[in-house]
Amino acid sequence: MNSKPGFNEKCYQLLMLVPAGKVTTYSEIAGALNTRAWRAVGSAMAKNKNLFNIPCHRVVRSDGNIGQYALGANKKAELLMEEGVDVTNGRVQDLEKFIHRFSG
DNA sequence: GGCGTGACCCCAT
DNA sequence: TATGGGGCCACGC
Repeated sequence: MNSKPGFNEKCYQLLMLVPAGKVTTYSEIAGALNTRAWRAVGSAMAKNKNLFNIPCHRVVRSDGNIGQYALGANKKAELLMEEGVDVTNGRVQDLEKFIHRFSG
């Protein structure tokens, strides 16, 4: 059964732990995995085939920028606003207020 | 086995 | 505040 839990799979699992109305950062996911591969995290999302099973649109950058999205950053901002996150000009205003941490 | 790429992050100017 | 440059990890060919 579940063969080889790859690095990307772990990212998906953590991402599914993020509730609606909240967002997380690539660094947070990598940090939760005890690694510095935020690069690989982004790559995993880009290759993610569970787009309908995983809310990859809830992942934003540490700078507050929403970053990229399979359907386009614009669509990502729309979804985030639908979730209740304050997004303006494609950027999260109160990131610390909507950020979600896996530790704690 | 090794190389290049990427939905990035941090620092200095 | 904005811009430029360097560095990091995992995956695919």
